[in-house]
Amino acid sequence: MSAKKANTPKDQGAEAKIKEAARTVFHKKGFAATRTRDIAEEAGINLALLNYYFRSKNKLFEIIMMETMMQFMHGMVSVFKDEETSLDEKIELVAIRYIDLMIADPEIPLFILSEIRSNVDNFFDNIPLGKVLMNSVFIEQYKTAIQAGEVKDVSPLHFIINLMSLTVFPFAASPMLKKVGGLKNEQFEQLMQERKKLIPIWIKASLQP
Amino acid sequence: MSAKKANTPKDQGAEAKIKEAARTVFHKKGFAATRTRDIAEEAGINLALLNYYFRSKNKLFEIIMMETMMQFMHGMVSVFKDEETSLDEKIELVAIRYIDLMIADPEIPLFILSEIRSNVDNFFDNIPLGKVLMNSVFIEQYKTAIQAGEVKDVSPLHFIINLMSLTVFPFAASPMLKKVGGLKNEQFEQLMQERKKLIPIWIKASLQP
DNA sequence: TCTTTTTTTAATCATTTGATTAAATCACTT
DNA sequence: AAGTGATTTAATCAAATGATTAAAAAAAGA
Repeated sequence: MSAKKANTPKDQGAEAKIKEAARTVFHKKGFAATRTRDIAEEAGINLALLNYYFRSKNKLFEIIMMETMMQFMHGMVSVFKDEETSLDEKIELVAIRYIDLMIADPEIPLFILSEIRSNVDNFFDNIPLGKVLMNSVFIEQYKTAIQAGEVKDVSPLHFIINLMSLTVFPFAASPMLKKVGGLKNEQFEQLMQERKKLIPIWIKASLQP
Repeated sequence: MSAKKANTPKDQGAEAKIKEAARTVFHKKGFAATRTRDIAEEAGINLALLNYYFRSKNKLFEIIMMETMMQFMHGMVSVFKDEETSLDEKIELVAIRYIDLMIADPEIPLFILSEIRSNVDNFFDNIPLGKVLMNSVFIEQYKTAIQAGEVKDVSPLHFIINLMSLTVFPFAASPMLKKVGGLKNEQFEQLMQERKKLIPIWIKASLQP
C-alpha cells in the first residue's frame, strides 16, 4: 500500500519517473489518446509497474490533472488575492507570471481546456473557484476604479476574459500558429516575451473611459 | 464504389445521417475519444454501415476535419481579402462573423485546436494559409495605417493574435468558464453577443498611438 | 414477376489496450 | 549469509474497439 522512500536500485525512483512520464504524455496527447504503454515506454519501465504504483490509468491521470490544475490556478489566485499590489500591478503580474509559466510548459493550456471539456475529471465540482476569483481583491479594485470613473464601465467578467484571452490563447493556439504562420519555436517564444510588456499596455488602453 | 443518390428506404439517407452524427461526436469528444460505435448509435444505424460508406474511422474523420476547417477558415479569409472594406470595418466583420459562427457551433474552436495538436491530420501542409493571411489586404491596410501614424507600430502578428484571442478564446474556454464561473448557457451567449460590439472598441483603443 | 443491384444487418475476427498474476530480482536487516 | 519485504519483470487475461464477412432485405430494372 505504501511506497514511502524511493530506495530503488535504479537511478532515481521508478514511481517518480512514471509520474513525470505520465505528465509529459498526458499533457501532450490528452487522456483518451495516451496509452498506458506510451507512459511506460517514456518512463523506461515495465507496464505492470504503472498499475503497481498507481492502480490504474484513471488514478494516475487524476493525480496529474490535479497537480496541473493546482500549478495553473495557484499563480492566478495568489495575484488576485494580494492586498499589497495595485490594479495596474496585478495586470502586469498576471501577464508576466502566466507567460513565464506557459513558456516553461506550453502544453498546459490546451491540456486543461481539452480535458475539462471531456469531463474526465470533476476538479471544479467541489471548489467554488468562480466565487474566489470574482470576490477577490483584484475584482474589488476593478469595481472601485469603475466607480471612481478611472476605467470604463464594463463587466468584470469581460475584463478577466480579455486578460486571460490575450495571455493564454496564443499558447493554446501555438500548434496552429506554428503551422499556419510558419513560426519557429524561437520566433514564437520571442513573440510571447514581447507580450509580457504589451498585454498590460493593451488592457490599460482598453480600459480608458 | 459510388453511392450517388440518397435513394435510401429510410427517412433521409444513411450516408448523410452518419456524416452528421460523426460531425457531432467528433466535435464534442475529439478523434481519440470517439468510438465508431458512438457515431453509429448517434446516427441510429448499424456499425457496419459506417465502414461501408466511409471505409474507416480515419477516412470519415478526415472528411469532417476538412469540412470544419473550411467552414472556419472561409469566414476569415473572405474578410481579410476584401478590397472594399476599411480596416475598421474588417475588425468589426471578423468579430461579428466569428462570434455568430461559434454561437451556432461552439465546439469548433476546441475541436480544431485539439486535433491540430494531435497532428491526426495534415490539412495545412499543402496550404500556405500563413502567406495568404499575412499578405492580405487586411494586413496591408494595417501596415499602411502604421506608416501614416494612425496606429501604434506593433507587429501585424500581434494584431491578428489579439483579434483572434479576444474572439475565439472565450469559446475555447467556455467549458471552463461555465464550470468556474458558474455561467449558464444563456448568460454565456449574452456575454458573447456583447463582445461583438466591444471587441472592435477594445482593439481600436489598443491601436491608438 | 423475376432478376439484378444496392442497402442493411447480425455475427464474427483481429488487434489494441488496461489490468492482473506469479515468479524473479534487489536491498536491507539481523 | 539467510531471511524478509520491497521492487521489477515476463506472461497472460479480459474487455474494448476498428474492421470484415456473409447473408438478408429492400429497391430498381427487365
